[in-house]
Amino acid sequence: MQEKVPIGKMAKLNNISIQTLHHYDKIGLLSPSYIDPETNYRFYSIKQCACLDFIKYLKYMGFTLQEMKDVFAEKDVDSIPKLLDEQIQLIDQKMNKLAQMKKTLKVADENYRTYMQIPKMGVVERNYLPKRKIYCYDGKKDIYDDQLETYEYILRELRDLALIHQFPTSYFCNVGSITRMESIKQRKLTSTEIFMLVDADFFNAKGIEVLPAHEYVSIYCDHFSQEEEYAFKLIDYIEENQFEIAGDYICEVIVELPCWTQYERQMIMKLQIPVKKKSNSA
Amino acid sequence: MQEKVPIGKMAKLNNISIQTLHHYDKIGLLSPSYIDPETNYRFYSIKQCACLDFIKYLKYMGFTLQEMKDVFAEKDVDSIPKLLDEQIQLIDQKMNKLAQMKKTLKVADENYRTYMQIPKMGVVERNYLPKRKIYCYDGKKDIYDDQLETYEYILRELRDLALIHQFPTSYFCNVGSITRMESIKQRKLTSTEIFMLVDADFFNAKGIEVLPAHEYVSIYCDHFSQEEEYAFKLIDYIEENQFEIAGDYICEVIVELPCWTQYERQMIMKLQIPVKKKSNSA
DNA sequence: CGTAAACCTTATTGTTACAATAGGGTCAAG
DNA sequence: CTTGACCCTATTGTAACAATAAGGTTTACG
Repeated sequence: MQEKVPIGKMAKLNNISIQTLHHYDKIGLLSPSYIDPETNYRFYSIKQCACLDFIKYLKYMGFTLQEMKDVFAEKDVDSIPKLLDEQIQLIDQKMNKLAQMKKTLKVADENYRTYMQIPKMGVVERNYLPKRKIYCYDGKKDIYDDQLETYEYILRELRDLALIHQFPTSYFCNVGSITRMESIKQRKLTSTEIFMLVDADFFNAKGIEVLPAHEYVSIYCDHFSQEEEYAFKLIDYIEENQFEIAGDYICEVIVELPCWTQYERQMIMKLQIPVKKKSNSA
Repeated sequence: MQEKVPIGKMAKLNNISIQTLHHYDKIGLLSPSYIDPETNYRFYSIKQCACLDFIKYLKYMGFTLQEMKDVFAEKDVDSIPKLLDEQIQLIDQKMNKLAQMKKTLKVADENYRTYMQIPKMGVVERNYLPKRKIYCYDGKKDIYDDQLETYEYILRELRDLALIHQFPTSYFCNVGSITRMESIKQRKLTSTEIFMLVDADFFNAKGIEVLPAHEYVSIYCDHFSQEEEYAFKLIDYIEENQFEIAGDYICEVIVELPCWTQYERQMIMKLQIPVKKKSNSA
């Protein structure tokens, strides 16, 4: 039952480290009540436990040491509820951010699973796809012109827009390009438009377009250089099987693979064309 | 449409700062594809946007730059789902922590409101108090012996126990001491026991005690030095009004005021004694 | 009384992901 | 040829300590 508690005991009593006490002393948050002038040994008063309790309490509520110093300096009890409110709001913000992060992680996880289950590349399939919503952006330049460069620039513009509109980051992976029906019917891969897939419940009048539920023929492709070849495979399939192109050609990025620094963007794309049975062949 | 993108343009294209690109270069996360050997000017390839996208994506999911470097170094796509899972767990932990913080803040806010509404000090009141649960700890030394010192030491022991049992931090403020009925009936304030109020739904067999719902006389007190005087006021009141002490005397800390560094613990206490009408006076 | 263990001191470095300087060289347009 | 826009490197600062290094002090024990 000492009056003067040396730093080690004080640390143990309060379940903190000696460094922490040193630190608090250095920044002037809590200094020992007595310092031996010869040895510079720090001695605390047992009453200072109350202060440490308060510091720990504030710390637990997420206040910084500097904010505590300010509180200590003000000595104004009435300013406290405002601080508490601000802190609660700050925490809410952080929680929202974490929730978004988690959502993004889950989407990434799903994407990975999708990637693992992707069927063979270059094999034509037929399937029914549900209604999807996209946010379209017209970059005014044909992304199939330059080798990738135009695409990169336009993609950047799309993402800038998405940032401005505060789309969730998880959308950023689900992009694609559209080649309008007129063009693809002439076996021409030309497109100035790229898009970002958005949730079905996502509302934003400008630029939002709907890809209706429909019967599609599709093919998976894992490199830009193959897109044209595979797209023609689709068209061949359509013609050989008495189908007819019923809408715009979509090149949807299913998974974007981690890019290993040096190399260019690598992704798995699902090329798709909505089809219907040829009306005059019936 | 340049092939070699200088750092300023690269920064603008990707909505990041030049410093960030400098930093990524320095730590070896992403280096420009070309550096002018004479001027040391950095030039990026437009393809490196893909890498920046990936970095931003990982960053948004809460990975550190070092972790990204590791991912880049491994080039192992299969290690990714594990990383994602770990990250999700990490985020869950953070969210739990934040939720606890928020709860603590709300309790603090309530405490402050309580403080603002506390009636006059030193005035005896009668009220009915509902059932409460407490976690009791016997420090084996009378906290009324030394001036505050014993209390501080025992309080520290109680909090250590609470830490071990992982009580929510918000409990740490709601403490108090008990003087058993036999003692208070002889007008003696002696107590070796202090407690922590816990939620009604809090279960933990050891040390948990119940303060039953009862009629109480109570008085508010804002300094240790007044406790005895006020406690005697309560007893006087009981005797003058034909009441009888019906249980243990409780000194409950209602609000612990922020402690301004130098001074000792300051708190508002509610002294309370359960009472009943004197049976032989009926 | 000597010594070793336990305790204390100050000072430095490291952590994260950059921002903000300072001080100086380079480039493009007029 | 100059001016403004751009680029470079290097240092410092941020938050809250942890981990060390190098050294002095105290205490317990034989």
